[in-house]
Amino acid sequence: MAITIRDVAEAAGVSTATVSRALRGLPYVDESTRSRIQQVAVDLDYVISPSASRLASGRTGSVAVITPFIARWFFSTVLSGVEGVLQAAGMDLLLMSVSDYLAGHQRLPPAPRLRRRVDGVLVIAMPPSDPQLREILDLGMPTSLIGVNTDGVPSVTIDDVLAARVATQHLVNLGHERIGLITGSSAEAPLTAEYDREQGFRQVMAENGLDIDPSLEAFGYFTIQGGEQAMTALLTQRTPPTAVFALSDEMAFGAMRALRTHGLAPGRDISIVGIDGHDMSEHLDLTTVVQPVYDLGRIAAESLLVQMRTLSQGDGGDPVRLPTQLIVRGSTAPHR
Amino acid sequence: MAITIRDVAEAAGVSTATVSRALRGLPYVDESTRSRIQQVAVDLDYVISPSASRLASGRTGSVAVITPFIARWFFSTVLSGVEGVLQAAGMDLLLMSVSDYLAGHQRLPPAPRLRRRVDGVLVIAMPPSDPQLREILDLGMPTSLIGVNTDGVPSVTIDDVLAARVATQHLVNLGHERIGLITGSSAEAPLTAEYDREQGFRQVMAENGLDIDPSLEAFGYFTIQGGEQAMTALLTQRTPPTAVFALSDEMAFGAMRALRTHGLAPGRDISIVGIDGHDMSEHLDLTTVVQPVYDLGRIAAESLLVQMRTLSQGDGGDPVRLPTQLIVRGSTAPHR
DNA sequence: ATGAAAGCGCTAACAG
DNA sequence: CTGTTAGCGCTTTCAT
Repeated sequence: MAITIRDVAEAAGVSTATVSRALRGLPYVDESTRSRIQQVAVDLDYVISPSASRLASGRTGSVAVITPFIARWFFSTVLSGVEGVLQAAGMDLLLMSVSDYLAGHQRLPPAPRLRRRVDGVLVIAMPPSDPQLREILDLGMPTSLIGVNTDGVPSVTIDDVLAARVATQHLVNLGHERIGLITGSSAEAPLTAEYDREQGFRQVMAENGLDIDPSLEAFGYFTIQGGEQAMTALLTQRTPPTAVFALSDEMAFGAMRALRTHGLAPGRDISIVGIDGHDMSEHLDLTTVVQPVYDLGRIAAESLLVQMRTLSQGDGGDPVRLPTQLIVRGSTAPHR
Repeated sequence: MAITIRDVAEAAGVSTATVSRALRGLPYVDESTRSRIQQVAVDLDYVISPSASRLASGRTGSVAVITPFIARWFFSTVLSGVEGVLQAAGMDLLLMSVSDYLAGHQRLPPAPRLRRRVDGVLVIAMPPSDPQLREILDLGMPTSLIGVNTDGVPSVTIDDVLAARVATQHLVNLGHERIGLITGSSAEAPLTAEYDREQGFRQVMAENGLDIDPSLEAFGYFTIQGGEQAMTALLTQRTPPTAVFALSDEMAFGAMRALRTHGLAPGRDISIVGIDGHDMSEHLDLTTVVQPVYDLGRIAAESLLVQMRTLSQGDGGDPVRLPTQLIVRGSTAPHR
């Protein structure tokens, strides 16, 4: 069979305990002993058995990432930020997707799959009220949320209210008054991001004495197609908006497409602004409020590692808010 | 501490061996005994310790996915297909990204991180000649490749030669003769996909008696930006092409953008065709050869599971080839 | 159909 | 600084 720690111990003429210490870099090992052991381990091509190590130590050296989507831009970008940090820390990354609260496909709930299997959990953009999220938090293990905010749980987000305010104010500054909103879903359990962005929009509209016409709001479900349908709906109003704020870039892409389908040009005829800084936004010339998505993942992972060292749940410090930035492109222009 | 199998055994009045069998659905357990044990396990909120189970059984119940990128469309889409299958099979999915052979950032090589840690490996689009790939294959564990082809290793791909032929023939059929090519990289270790697509292109050009002008080939590095630069280079030729085949949709997107920058319209002035069926291709009205990316991941994962049951490396049957389909959109039009 | 018992390979006190 | 000694919690023959 495979080489075990005992083989190394015998070959090096020491006990398994010493090998264990030496190879893990623990103190109280003579440096000459350590280097001899390391050499033997290499010569024998020894690889530690994670299962045995985990069983004996009680630590799994693994972190789970829970996400409602894998293939969507925001989620895969966050994931990539997370992965870099965990890999550098020598942690295994277990990827688990969960059915989002809208999708039907039944999947096993994540919480049971986490117990005794990982030392910490990273959750991407699950609605705070989602029972699956509650179950995960009730596990009592180090956890960090990405893109959403819940009291008492460490999280990394942007200031969604502010981001929406900036986007909306940009439209107002351009002279627009009839401003439409493409929001996410009609579900009762919205993301905090969604809720906050709507708030920011309403705040700025109110502050500028602008009416919010309910017929100028449509659901885009955070997808391109949804955004397209939403924009189409807005265009068929008696008086269409002169500008539209989409809560995400992907919905904004759809909105732009709907415009083109109707012979209209984004910017020239109707202004569109989004939030995200999606890879394609530059390419599509979309004005947007950029959020540092990769960093969201990176920093959440780092904060989780800190929690795990501290062995304490919830002790990840205050919620982290990363800055955003408005990038003005061709999809927005002064009201004529 | 946590509930162990012994607690369950005592509470159910049986031995731990019986509990183990009962809970794993093994035969030779009286059904009444089994259901009693299951009930007790639920009542006690028992969760098996994966570490202990793995140590005792020698199986890890985990599969690693090795990928050069996480956040790019093709890779995250494959990953999502893989994840669904593995989750349904109760396997843990370990995500590991590797530096692609171009990128500089040093990461630990994947092979050592795999040993004793997973029962099988899925590798996405790593060049067959990449030494890291060789090391993984030398591990001798069940492995399945996605998007590339190597002798003797199970793989799931499309027929890249054919896909390229179809794309090229489409341009030829439209009357184009000066056809440009945006290829991937200049590296010595190309993907089989890249090589095959180039072959398909050259075949069709030759079959139709068309010259391949070396000045009408440019590198796009499989990125949007690269595609944009490549197209820009082609446009500055003395006689630009009337149509361009990009080896991937993302490069085609970049090419379309370059056209617009130069006041040209895709389709009307210069035809562009890609390969992928990227999410955004419909939105951007790009003619493309669609490949079933999600299924690539799904089927590779299923094939790996079969291999793992058979306990045999390489016995994943013949390479699987999934069908592709040309979708004609506005980015290609007859030569004028 | 069920139980007894021997590990799986490592870690972590506790001695020394 | 190093060794001894118990386990960690399960699986798996081998009996019965």
